[in-house]
Amino acid sequence: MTASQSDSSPPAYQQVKDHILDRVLKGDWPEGARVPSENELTRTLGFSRMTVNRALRELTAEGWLTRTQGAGTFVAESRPQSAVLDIRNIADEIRERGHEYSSEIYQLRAETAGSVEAGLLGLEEGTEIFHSLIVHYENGQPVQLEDRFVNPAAAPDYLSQNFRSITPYEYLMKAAPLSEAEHVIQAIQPEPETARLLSINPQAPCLLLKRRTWSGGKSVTYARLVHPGDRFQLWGRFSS
Amino acid sequence: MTASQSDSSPPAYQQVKDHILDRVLKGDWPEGARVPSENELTRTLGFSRMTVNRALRELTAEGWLTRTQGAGTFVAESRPQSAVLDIRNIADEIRERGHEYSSEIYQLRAETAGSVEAGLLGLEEGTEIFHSLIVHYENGQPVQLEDRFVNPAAAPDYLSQNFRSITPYEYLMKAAPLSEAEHVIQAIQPEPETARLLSINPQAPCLLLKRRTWSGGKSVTYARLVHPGDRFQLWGRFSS
DNA sequence: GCGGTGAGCTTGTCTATACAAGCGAGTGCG
DNA sequence: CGCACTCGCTTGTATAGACAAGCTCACCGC
Repeated sequence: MTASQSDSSPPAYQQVKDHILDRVLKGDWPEGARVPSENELTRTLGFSRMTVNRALRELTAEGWLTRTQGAGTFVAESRPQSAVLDIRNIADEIRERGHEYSSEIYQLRAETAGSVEAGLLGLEEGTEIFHSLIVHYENGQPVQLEDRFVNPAAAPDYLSQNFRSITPYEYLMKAAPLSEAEHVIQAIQPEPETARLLSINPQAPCLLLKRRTWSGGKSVTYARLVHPGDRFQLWGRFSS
Repeated sequence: MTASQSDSSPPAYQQVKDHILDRVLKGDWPEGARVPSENELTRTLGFSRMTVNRALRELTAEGWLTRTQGAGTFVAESRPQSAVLDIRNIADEIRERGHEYSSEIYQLRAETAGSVEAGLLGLEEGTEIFHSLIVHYENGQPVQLEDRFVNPAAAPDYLSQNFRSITPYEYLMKAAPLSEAEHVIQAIQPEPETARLLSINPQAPCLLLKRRTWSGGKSVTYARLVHPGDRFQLWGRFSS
């Protein structure tokens, strides 16, 4: 049981963490499943119990596991919670939850900017602007309507992307790395058309997230993201 | 060096954490100041080095300290607070807009914690917990219902505050400086009682902001903030 | 059948010891 | 003077052993 690590492998507790987290993310151990006990992991992995304990303790602090003295260690219940208020990719989030992601593209074209969109993106009215309308699905259920305007100067190839394999978010982050962002969050009653696209009751409250982003002082995109209130929540945590 | 803790005092590593954090919060050790070394604390406090190490490691993870191998442990420089959805005082916001702020206190008392509140604050079910219910008005119109639970250990004088002249937010920030916060944002249809207190139609969508905060690893408060959808929006901007 | 009880598991903590790795000051050599 | 090296301090990690505290379940007595 002597593991004198003079090599350059990551520390033992980190290896244990990686090992456990791997299984959790892969879904080998579903939510609520029991994680092997410390003694079992000690035997299996060949590290001391204190090392295993540290790994499990840290994973618990990070929200992946729950532990109760006397009973055991378990995979934490799904954080239905979604995006921190930092900007993330909805496709990644859905896949991270182990769910199936899909999308439907309703519109993807160039338009002439109206005064509202032009103002929001800091462009002249009447200039060309890209516009996309996409619905994102989690396990076949719509979770987000993404109505997005893009500044052609910042992302000239926007229209020629294949948004079945890459989300607008992914492409834009690559084309124009984020340097600044603005969010406005509201609760709204959806427009009839929006309600239809999200397959929800027009009475149902929705979360509207309006987001503008800039890259190096140049405006990139303005997006209206509408989420069904009962199927979505925003989540954020930070330390100061 | 035998410290067999059969009493009910908090665990040794927690005592060490409290001791250090106390000095940091009190300002005995200003930002950047050197914290005594593990060996020194081991001698001073009478706990083993591993216990001291755990305390320092956790305080570092929580952002209070910085450590560099070979050099020492130092009080962390205070980081500017995350601009995204940063926590602000609704009274200040309203006054900044040049509007008149007022509030109505519907409840302010000690209760025994139910399982939900206890769980959210990390307390035992059945322990005492403070509960306040306040409606905030902008120019006489309700803009926020604040339903708040407070950990008495973090803010023992909560109930004796005069919340006509100081908001719960202001008092809590003074009593237990913010070190961590969690937000969950949802769109909901208000409960009838909520709708009544906010003078809105029960059909109207509302923005629900659930916020939990911690100070030095100790939970401080859990608040449910309900805003009428048509009279309120959250706003955040940040650079990266 | 039912209730209490204890054995055996679990996690939670603490200690003493050990070695590795990194920083910095001082020393000595060229 | 300048450079390299070493020594003493720091943090970082790992281990074995110990005990405390809490949950579960099988067993026993009624």
